[in-house]
Amino acid sequence: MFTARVIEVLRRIPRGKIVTYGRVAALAGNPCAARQVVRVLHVYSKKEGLPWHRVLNREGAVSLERGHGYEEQRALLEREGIVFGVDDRVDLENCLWMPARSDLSEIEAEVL
DNA sequence: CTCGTGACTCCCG
DNA sequence: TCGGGAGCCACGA
Repeated sequence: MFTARVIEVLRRIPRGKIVTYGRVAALAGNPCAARQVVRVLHVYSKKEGLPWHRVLNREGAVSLERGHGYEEQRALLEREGIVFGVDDRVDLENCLWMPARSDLSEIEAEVL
């Protein structure tokens, strides 16, 4: 199940690192299901205690609107040491999480 | 089976 | 460079 894989991927994002919606989707098996990731966050982030704040858009910026979660997400990330530039974006080169092969197999094992 | 739903992305003017 | 429009898609109702 795609959703289960997404959850497993999110669970493994380490502190101080972030991933993009599209990346999570790809890791979960479907590169074109970025929007599904959003749904998963809506439905399971709270219930499963997922690190929802570590998911940013392709630009490396927070997608939530100001006054609707933006401040909270940004604060949570900064608390983990992630730095936002003057353009309100993070440096993907340094912050993007690159899962190891072992992480991927763990996910597979978890979902089976 | 069809339809609505997005914290997305890509593409084009 | 920016904004709008059109894909894209799993999942629940």
